[in-house]
Amino acid sequence: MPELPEAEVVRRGLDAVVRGRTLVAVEVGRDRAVRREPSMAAFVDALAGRTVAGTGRIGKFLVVRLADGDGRDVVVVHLGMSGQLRVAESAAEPRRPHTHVVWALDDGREVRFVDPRTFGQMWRDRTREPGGRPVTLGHLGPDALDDLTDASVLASRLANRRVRLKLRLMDQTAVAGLGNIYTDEICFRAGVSGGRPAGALADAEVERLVEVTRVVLTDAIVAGGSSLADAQYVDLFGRTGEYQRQHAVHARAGLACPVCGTEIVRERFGGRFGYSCSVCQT
DNA sequence: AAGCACACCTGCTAGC
DNA sequence: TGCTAGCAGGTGTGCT
Repeated sequence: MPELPEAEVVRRGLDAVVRGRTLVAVEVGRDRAVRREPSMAAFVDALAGRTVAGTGRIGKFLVVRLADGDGRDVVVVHLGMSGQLRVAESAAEPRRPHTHVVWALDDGREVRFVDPRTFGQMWRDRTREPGGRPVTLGHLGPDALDDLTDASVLASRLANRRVRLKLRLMDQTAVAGLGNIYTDEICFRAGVSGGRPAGALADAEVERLVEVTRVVLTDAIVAGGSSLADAQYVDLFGRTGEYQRQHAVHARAGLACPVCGTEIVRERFGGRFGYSCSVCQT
């Protein structure tokens, strides 16, 4: 489900719920939800009794930092396409279908990982230094919100690439956090076609991309993220996002471009569909 | 070695 | 009404 804005909205909610809390019990109902573990028992035993120091995010990955160790233990969570973290006020609250992992907290609440398509996953990890990046996330490029501090950061990720811009922006090793929705919106607002070779952009176009990336992601977070028609994405408390109301092109094939009125077109990029305005984007 | 296709899953919708 | 095909915010792998 989520791209960077949705992951960040979930992280903020999660932080408020788990920071300083102790995980009194951990339950795994479906092994596939927990990866990179010798056994589910190893995961459950390692987490039970641990206290949460705080949370972080790199791209679309959530990082739950554990206290009461050497400060380098974390749990990484990725929501995949359909994953949700949901708060239950007590263990008595009925579990939704596809609840795969439950963290019971010392205040009686539960954090539940719900994921119909099972592309989401979580695993224990380590950082090199306290507060650092988990070692399994070393392949990720700069975070699209926190690390694009200068146009040169993005320029170096695009330079000399022949792959199409939209696909390069969705490549998490190039820039971390952007997916199908936000690359559509960012390319539209930057006025560039996602079909152009990534390395063929002018300096001014890269600068515009960096600028609108900051604006789009920030606005989307403020709006609580994007919830599409199937309402797959909700926050910890079940609230849908509202940023889809501000989408200019994504999933709007056949409708009028909000700027020039031209019909928005849908085209295939690899295995998925992108949306754009052929007049506003060149 | 960069770029692409495909696999991994379940659920919903459009079309017949 | 019921069936099927196709599509859905993701990442990782393995082929060319």
